[in-house]
Formats: sequence, structure tokens, C-alpha cells
Amino acid sequence: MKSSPTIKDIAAKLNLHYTTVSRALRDHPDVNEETRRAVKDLARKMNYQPNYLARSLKRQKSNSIGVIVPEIRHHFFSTVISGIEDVASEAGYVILVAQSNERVEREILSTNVFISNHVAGLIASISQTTHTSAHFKQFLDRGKNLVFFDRICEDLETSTVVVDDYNGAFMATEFLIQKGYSRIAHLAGSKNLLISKNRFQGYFDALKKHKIPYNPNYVYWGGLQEENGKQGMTRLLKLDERPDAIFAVNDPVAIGAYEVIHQHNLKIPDDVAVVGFSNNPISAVVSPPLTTVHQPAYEIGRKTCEMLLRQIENPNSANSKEKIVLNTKLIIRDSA
Amino acid sequence: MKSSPTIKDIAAKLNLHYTTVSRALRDHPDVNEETRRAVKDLARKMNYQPNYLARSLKRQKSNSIGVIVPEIRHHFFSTVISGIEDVASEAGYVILVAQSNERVEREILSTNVFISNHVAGLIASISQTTHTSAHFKQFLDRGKNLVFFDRICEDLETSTVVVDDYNGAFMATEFLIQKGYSRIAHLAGSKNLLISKNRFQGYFDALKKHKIPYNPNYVYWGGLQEENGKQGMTRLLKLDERPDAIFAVNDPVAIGAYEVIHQHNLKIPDDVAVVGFSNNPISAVVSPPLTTVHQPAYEIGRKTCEMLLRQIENPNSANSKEKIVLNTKLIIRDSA
DNA sequence: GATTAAACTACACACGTGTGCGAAAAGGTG
DNA sequence: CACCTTTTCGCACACGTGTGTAGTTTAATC
Repeated sequence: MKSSPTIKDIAAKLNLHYTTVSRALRDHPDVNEETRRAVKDLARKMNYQPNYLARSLKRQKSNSIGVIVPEIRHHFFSTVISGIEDVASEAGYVILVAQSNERVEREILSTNVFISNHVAGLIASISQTTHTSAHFKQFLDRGKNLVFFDRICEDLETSTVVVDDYNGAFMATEFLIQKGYSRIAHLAGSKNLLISKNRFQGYFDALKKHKIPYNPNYVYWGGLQEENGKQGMTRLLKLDERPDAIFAVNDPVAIGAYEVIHQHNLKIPDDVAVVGFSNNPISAVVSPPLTTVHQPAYEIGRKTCEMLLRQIENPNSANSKEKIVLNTKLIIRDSA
Repeated sequence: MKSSPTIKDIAAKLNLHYTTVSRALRDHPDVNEETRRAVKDLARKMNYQPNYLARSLKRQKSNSIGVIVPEIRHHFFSTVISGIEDVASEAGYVILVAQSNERVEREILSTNVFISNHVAGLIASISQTTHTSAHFKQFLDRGKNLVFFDRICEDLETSTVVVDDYNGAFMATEFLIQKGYSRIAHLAGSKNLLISKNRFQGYFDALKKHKIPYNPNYVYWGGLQEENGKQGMTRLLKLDERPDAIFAVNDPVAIGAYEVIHQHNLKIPDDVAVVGFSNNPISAVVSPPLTTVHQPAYEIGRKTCEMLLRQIENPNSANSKEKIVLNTKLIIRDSA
């Protein structure tokens, strides 16, 4: 089993001490121009690649960033990761990716593994079952940087990147009102996520502004998956006074509602109008195309990573927590 | 800036040598039962987390796996990554994820960065522009394990996990033939990817088997994106004898074809039938729902990672290259 | 040609963990 | 009580890289 050449191998071949090689590679002025070139040439010839494990250990600073999301395969999260990766790799960092699968235990485990791997910083979006923040606190206590995006942790004072969920939900609901719908229901997410609460609040305030009485029966707190949309919609259709419009907490839930609506042989938007949230690519091709609130996922990823890198490179500003709020946009299609 | 406690910190508090602490934590029999317990208790109290950088350096074996895909945000790849992550994390490994964005240069860069980070193994699916394999060869030359999935590198003898592209394409084409279509066109991928060649061959052989003359004008070699589907379809519709069915190399390309077909006010499947490949979630909700060949993406991820881990843990079998071929399945919907 | 500065190289130690070996302490045997 | 075994722990060195500092050589100056 051959392994990677080290600076010692280079030094041996040139009859130099390995520290000289180290300095030559790093362009230290104490090393002769000629020696330097010889070292670099040989390094190239031998395909020398510095050992970042050793370097990070010595420098007490690694080139890796941890990323924890609920589920990698979800379009929103994979797009965010894509944005993170583009920024990170450009800056010479590498990303460690883990998914919680919506379970705190795995979130905790991954956080600890990332601590052990001495990541320079952590980017996270919490799971639906995250009721404790001890693991994130431990990470912060080690003096490391942490940035939350989308699903942020309310218990901790950290930097965050989110979209204006409240406004997005407000716009969506107001749009339905202006279209003449009045029995507007809301398929909400899980109650312990701030995004769910904010979107509900936007919905609630839009009704209030337009003097539409709030009907608690029209709000179903479920989750963020398609399945939850189905369950919620089934419930709503059993009501005596059936809603004539649905604002779903996100697109998968809206799609779930679509299926149930179609099963009941009802027409969208004639019988029931639907508005989603996220602008998942699926929303553009379902029939009818779904009116939804666009969330700039790739941009969220980029901004989050840029923010984290900024904090890593300026450790002094460690206690200055940044908050970025990106704009949402209502994408009007045919479902309302 | 507080940092993480080390075994030396624990040793100091207990008036022990740090090597004793090291052994105690690893349940070495040379350490007294009582001492061992004291060390472990204190370690827990101090939130001690071993430094994997140092451990990997010493053990000459890391706990990380590199993953390089063309684009993270694509459903197929993010689902594969999801499978990889589930298996890796269960085995105590961490994954480093990079995307090439279909450019070799970034693939090369990431490979080298992963070498520097001393990943225990590498999982890759090559870009459409990958014309050299030198970077992968360098990785192998260092005695490390490499497994390709889906888009494999033909130049190198490595382990691979793929689906039976040939059969999938054959089934899809034969299905169209049995449905009575005879002017069957193929929107092919890029010529330097084996998957494209295999899918073309399946298409070609199905025609041959059923004695349908092969018409080169009916094959458009483009790429794997929606855009390529649009371009190809536009070309095909300009032909004097327009095809009555399309077999697309993958779903995005099929969706691109959909758009052009609709723009020309043609009906699917009455005027033109379409069959895709991948079973992207979008394919189920477009209208009409797309008949496509299912590719078990999550399973591919799991199998690939399991194979890599097997090779990492049994270094002796380093030269035994495994090949796994997973089955595809024709999903019949309404587009043909 | 002696003196001093400049140019270059090498030693020692460090980062956190791990291991072979030897030393010290404890226990057991005749 | 001397001798030997066993238990328990510490020392030295290693992994690959980096840095402060001391040492050596070369060049420059008078």
C-alpha cells in the first residue's frame, strides 16, 4: 500500500532538512531562491499534496465546515447545500454534510462528530423534533462559529439567514383574499419551528387586516411533508363549511392537498384554490401549476456560507451576531 | 476563545500521565478499573471529544469519505448522497461533499483537496466534461479506495455501482414499439458518458430486434439538461417525417421535450409519445404523467457506500474490484 | 584579512493522540 | 524475607506540518 509523499520524502531526495522544505513550499524568505525552486519542482513531480490533517492540527484551524440539514434529498436543502459548496470551495474550504432525518438524536450525534473533526464552523437547519439546544451550545462554548438558516434555533443568540416568512405568508393570504376567497384555511407546519409560526402569523394578520374572522377550525397543524398535507386536507374537507382556499406552509404539503382534492373530484381553483410556499420545481409542472411563494434557496446557501466564513476569518467579531433576511416573491400561476 | 479539552487537560486534573488517560478512554487492560472510571467520568463532565484530526494523523486512517457529484441540487444526486450519508454515519464516517458543476477542473481540484484531507475513500460520478482520469489515477496510486456510481470512468479499473442502463433503455423502447409506435426518436446524452452510450445501445438494439430500421436523423446527441431536451425536440419537429415517439435519455430532457411539444400545440401521447429515464418526482406530476424508467437512487447511494466501506475495512482485497448492477423498472404512466 | 551583516539551514519543540517498552509498585510463592 | 510475577503507570518516540531560534556559511565592507 503506497501512501502520499511528505515533506520528509522531498527533503531526503534533496539532502535537505524537512523544515527547509516546509519553508520553501510556503515561500519563506529565509530559503534560497534556487533551493525553493528545486523543492517546488520535485514536489510537483512527486505529486506532493500537503496533509491538511497535520496542518490543521498544528495551526489549530481547519479548512472544513459542517453542514447539518433535516434531509439532503429535499430540493430546498440540496439547493442550499449547493450554494454553500460553491462558496466554500472557492474559499478553499471543504464541507462535511450530515442529515438529521428530522431526529434530534442524529443532529446531536453529527454535531459531536463535527466537533471531533474540528470543523472551523457549522451551518445548520434544525429538525422538527429539536427541542433542546444543548448540543449547539456546546459547539458555541468551544469558541466556534455557528450560523442557522431557514429553520433557526430560537434558544440561542447566533447569526441567522432566513427569508421573510411572515411577509411571504401575508402576501400569499392577501392574494387569496383579493381574489375573492373568504373561507381561507391554513395547512400549517409543526408548532416548534419558527418558520411555521411566522407563516401562520402572516396568514393570521392578513385575515385580520381584511376583517375576515379567524376560524381555528381552518388551521391544521401537521408537519412539512406531503403526508401531512393529505391528512390536513382530508380533515378540512370534512368540515360543514368547507374552505374555498388553502394556504399551505410549503409546496410538498400543497401537493398533498392537491391529491386529496383531486380524489374528491373537486377542481382547483374553481372549488378550492391552493397557494404553496417554496417554489419547488414540482410546483411549476403540477396541474394546475401551483401559485407559490418563491424562496431563494441557492442564495440562502451562498449568503449563509459567506457569513460563516466572514466570522471565521474575523474571530474578534465573534460576538457580533448577524441576521440576514432575504425577500420572498409571490409566483402567480393557475391554482388560485 | 475557549477551545476543546484534551486528554492532557484530563490528565492534569487527575495527576496522571496523559498516555494513561488515552489508554483509560480506550479501555486498555493495563489501566486500573478505578482509574479508568475516574477518567471517563471526568471526560464526560468536561465534554471531552477526541480530536479526530490528531487521531487520524496517528492512526494513518481517517474517518471521512469524499463524495464528488456533478450537481448536488439535482434530485438524483442528492438522493444518492442521502443514501451515502445514512450508511456512512451509521459506520462512524463523515462525508465530504463537492460538486463539479460539470467541469473537470473542479473535479480535479476537489479530488486533490480530498487527498490533502486524507479521506479514507472516494465516491464519484464524473462530469460531462471529464476527458482525463489522471486525477482519479493519482488517488488510486496512493493506495486509496475509489468507487464510481452511475457515471463511471471507463479508463480505470475500479469498483462501480450502476443500473442496467442498457436494459432500461431496451425496455422503454420496446414498450413504445409494442404500443404501435414506429418512428421512435432518441434524445441522447453526451457521447463521452457511458450511461448515454448504453442507453443509446439499448434503444438501438430494441429497434433492431423488432426490425425497425434505424434512422440516424432520429437521434440527437445533446446533454442531460432540460435545455438539451428543448433543443433536440425542436430539431426533431423540423424533420419531414416527424417522429411519433421519443425516448429521452433522462427525465429533465423529457420535460424539455414536453415544453416544445406543447408549444407546437401537439398532444402527448396522441401526436407524440414520450418516455423518460430516472423517475424524477417531477415525472409523476407533469401532465400527462411521464412514463419513465425507475432508477433506485437512494439504493445506489447505500450500495456504493457499503461497497466502499467494505474495501476500506479489508485493505487486502484492494485489487478485487466489485461491480454492482441494480435493476431498473419501467414505470408506465400516460405519456405513451 | 578581520569584522559584521546577510543569507541560508537545522535543531528543538509544538499540535493531540497512540504504542512499545521499561520501571515501579503491588501481590504471591517458597 | 528474598525472589518472581502481575498490575499499573510513565517515558520516549511517532504521525506530518509549522515556527522560534541558534548555528553555519557566504558575501560585503572597511
